[in-house]
Amino acid sequence: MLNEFDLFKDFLHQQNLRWTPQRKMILEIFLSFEGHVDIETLHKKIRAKDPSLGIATLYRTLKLLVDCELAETHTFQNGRKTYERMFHVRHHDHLICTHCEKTIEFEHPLIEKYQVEICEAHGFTLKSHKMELFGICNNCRMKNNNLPFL
Amino acid sequence: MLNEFDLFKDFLHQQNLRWTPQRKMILEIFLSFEGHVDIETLHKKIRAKDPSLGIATLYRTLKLLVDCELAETHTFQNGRKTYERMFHVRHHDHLICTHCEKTIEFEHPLIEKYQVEICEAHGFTLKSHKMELFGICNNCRMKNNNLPFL
DNA sequence: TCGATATTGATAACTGTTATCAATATAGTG
DNA sequence: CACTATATTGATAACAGTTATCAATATCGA
Repeated sequence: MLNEFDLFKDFLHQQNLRWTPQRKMILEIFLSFEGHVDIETLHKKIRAKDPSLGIATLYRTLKLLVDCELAETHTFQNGRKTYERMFHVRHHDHLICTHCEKTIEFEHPLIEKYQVEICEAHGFTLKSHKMELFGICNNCRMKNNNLPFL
Repeated sequence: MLNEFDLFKDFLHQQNLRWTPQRKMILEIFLSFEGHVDIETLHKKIRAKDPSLGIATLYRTLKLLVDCELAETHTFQNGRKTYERMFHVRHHDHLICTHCEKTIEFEHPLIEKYQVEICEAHGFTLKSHKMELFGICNNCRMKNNNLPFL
């Protein structure tokens, strides 16, 4: 059964790149997060384990993880880049509370179907998509039901 | 009939801010673009008219236009920020060719309906959304029908 | 006209990311 | 196992886009 480490090793080998302790560690820590992680969070956790690992190596390795499709980047509304685990994980979209930044993942088969139809109608071949719904979650609405902007 | 200039003037007045020739000019040039503009493009066109207008003023004014909801920012996949006219313009989503970056705007009422349903199911109040479909357009597929990555 | 204060342009500072480079590690070969 | 070509590393400089600072100036209500 192929796992992320084997896949990454194979990818590196194919590209004539090398399997290093730094790359192993970054992949380990990346996988230890369930949903999305930003670089700062990753860097903190990595420094706790090995303070000598340079930030440049982190950026370089994340780019490799995206190249081999173990990870995917998202740029959220606030402009911060996050990385999301992509192997053995179904595609999903995001429901984001703009107040507390709580994020819920969902998927909707009919929406996906219409997306394909729209692409066909415009002569596009659909490769991927990103859908983000922005709103206010239950919790924030309860706590702040008197605030004018909610 | 309310127009963008009146709306911006009112907004400034409300906030105890001032209506200046620079702000007027930036709004004019911003409105002269149909779809999305990035700051660099705006800055070029502005410099052609008035080379003395500083880049900081452009950033500051764009932020004001977003505040008063005349404009909206999008961060596309490449990370560049663009601004889109939002007043008297219907909401729409984007179909983007990842090869030539050609962008088509569309809307789909059923998708919008399902988005609302998804939010309700999760206890969210939907405020806005962003959907981007990435693919290869007809033109690029024709021109490059032998390229492996298309 | 006057004056409080918002605005401006120039530029320094800042943030997130990438390029550079010399020292080092990897992995295939003999 | 040793050797060697070359990929990788960490430190840091460089970079791009954006924001803060500040003294000079413009706005606008009184």
